[in-house]
Amino acid sequence: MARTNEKVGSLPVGEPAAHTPASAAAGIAGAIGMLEGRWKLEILFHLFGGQVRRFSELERAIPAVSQKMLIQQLRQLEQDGIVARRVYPEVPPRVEYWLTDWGQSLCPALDALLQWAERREGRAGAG
Amino acid sequence: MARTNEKVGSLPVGEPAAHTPASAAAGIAGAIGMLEGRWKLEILFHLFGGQVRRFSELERAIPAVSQKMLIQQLRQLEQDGIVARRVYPEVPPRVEYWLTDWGQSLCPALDALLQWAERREGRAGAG
DNA sequence: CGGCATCCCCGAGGATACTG
DNA sequence: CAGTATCCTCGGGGATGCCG
Repeated sequence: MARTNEKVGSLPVGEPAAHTPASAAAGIAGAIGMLEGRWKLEILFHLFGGQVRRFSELERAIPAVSQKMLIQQLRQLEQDGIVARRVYPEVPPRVEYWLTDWGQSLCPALDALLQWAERREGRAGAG
Repeated sequence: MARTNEKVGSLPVGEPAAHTPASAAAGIAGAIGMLEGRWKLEILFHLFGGQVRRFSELERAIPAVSQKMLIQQLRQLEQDGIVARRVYPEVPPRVEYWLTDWGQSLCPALDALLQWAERREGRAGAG
C-alpha cells in the first residue's frame, strides 16, 4: 500500500523470505488486491480444476453479476495473469476463459484461508 | 457476498469440506473481508508472533495511518475475534493489543498467499 | 454473443477538531 | 494517551444503452 520504501537494513540479498511487517503486508495486500473485486472469487471457483468457461456460461453461473462487472473483473484477472482468455473469430462471437497455471496454484492458498475461516468455531483466543 | 442461499443439492451434512463455487467463494470472501481494511494486514504483521503492542506503538509503527483508521480497523479485528484488547484503568490511559490464538493461526494462510504472490515470476501460464 | 461507454449512487477511508 | 464526532473525497460497482 503506501510506502514500501522502508528499506530493510542488512539483508542477504537472494533470500526471498525476508520481509518487514510492511513489506509482507504489502505483498499480501497485492495478492488480496487481485482477488478483491466483488465477483472475482466466485469467478475463480467456477474456473478451478482446469475448467474452461465461455462468457455466457459464467454469466449464467453467477446470476447476480452484471455484464459490465463480469467483463471488468475478468479483464483484471487476465491482466494479473490469473486467468487466460481466448477469442474465437466467429459469428456469433465466442470467448473462453480459464485459469493460468499460476492462477490454478492459488487454490491451495485460498483453501488455507477457507480452512482458517472455518476453524473459527473454538475461537477462545489468547485472552 | 450477495446471496449465499443457493442451496447445495444433496450433501452429506457433517462434512465440512463440501462447498459449491458460491459457498467456497463466500467463505473466503468472509475471510478476506476481515482482512480488507487498508491497514489491517500491516497491523497483523506487527502483532504476529505473540507481540503485544499498545496503541501509540502501533501508531508509530504505521506512520501513514490516522488515529481514526487505526482504532476502527483495530476494533473490527477485535470484533472478528482476530485481535484481543486490554485497557488499563490508569492515567494516562494505556491500551494493549495482541493476536488471539485464532488470529495467530492466520499466519500460515497468509504466508501461503504471500508465497503464491512471489511465485508469480514464471507466470507463463496455461495459455 | 460479447463488450464498451455513460451516468449515478454509496460507503470506505482521510482530515480535522474535540473529549475524558 | 486513547478515543469520538463531523465533514468530505474518491472510486468501486450498479443500471442502462449502443456497437461489432
